[in-house]
Amino acid sequence: MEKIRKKKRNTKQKAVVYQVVLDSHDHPTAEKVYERARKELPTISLGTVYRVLKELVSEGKIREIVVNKQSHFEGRTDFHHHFICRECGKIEDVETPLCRYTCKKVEDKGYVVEDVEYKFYGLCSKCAQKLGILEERAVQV
Amino acid sequence: MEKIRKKKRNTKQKAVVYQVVLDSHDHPTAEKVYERARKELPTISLGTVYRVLKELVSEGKIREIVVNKQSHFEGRTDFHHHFICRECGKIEDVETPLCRYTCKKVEDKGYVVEDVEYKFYGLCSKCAQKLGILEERAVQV
DNA sequence: GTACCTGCAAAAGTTTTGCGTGTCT
DNA sequence: AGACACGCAAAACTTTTGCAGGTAC
Repeated sequence: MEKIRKKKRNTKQKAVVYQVVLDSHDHPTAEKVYERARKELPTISLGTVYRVLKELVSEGKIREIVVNKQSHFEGRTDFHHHFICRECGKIEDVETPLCRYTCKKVEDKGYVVEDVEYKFYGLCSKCAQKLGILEERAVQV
Repeated sequence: MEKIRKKKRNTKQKAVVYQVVLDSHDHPTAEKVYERARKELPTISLGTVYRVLKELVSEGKIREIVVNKQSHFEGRTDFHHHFICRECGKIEDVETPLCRYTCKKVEDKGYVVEDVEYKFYGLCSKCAQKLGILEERAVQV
């Protein structure tokens, strides 16, 4: 009783959305992808962008990151994590070791770990500097 | 120019919501907290539950975990992480080492790390067992 | 030709908010 | 008394979905 695999079609919409995500290095939301895709294909609809993004994610061609309950997308699919700046909202890639030790500890409980997601929150270097200056000023005043 | 700190009041609603979260060990959603709170205080509204939960989180008295773009709440506020079962949806606490090495690597980039969030996705022990059995059957048939 | 995909618009689901009233201090 | 909080309902926002027409293969 295997599920029948539907034959996927190649459409302009899919190609454009995929290319937009690959070309974007700022982890755009669906809305942002939509804006950018429209420059290439002005008739594309937001609904289609959502459908294509979901399809690309499930095919493993792109990755989804959820920040503030909103989906963001990226073309990188290798193992890495994210830092989110609480000041400017920017999402930046973070390279970390695989942390096998941590996963082991989880698996020792009988869990099957299929995916791991690390998120670091705080201030990016630019905002840290900016706020550092503000704090100094505040102290002086 | 310091912001005026509003004096917080003690109301029945706040006490009940807080107690519900403290007594719950299954990471309830706002809706679930609402259901449970109503048993104690039938006139409480969902809006108030949302407002109180947000306040408790910002006071650091409870913690918020976002899973599937939906907020869940817990009374534990010490350092720990979460495992989410893709099969039954259960959220379980996970004790992990502080992973200072990983944070250090992030801070080396000039970032100020204020909070860290690890999420592990996969199958809890119960579901892993259940699905293991199913797979065996499938193979036999 | 047919199955799949798209655009459009409506619906769904969670969370927030404005407003008038109630209540803590 | 006065500031703050509550209940109610509407609004806000992101994401999903149903449908009729269009398109890839």
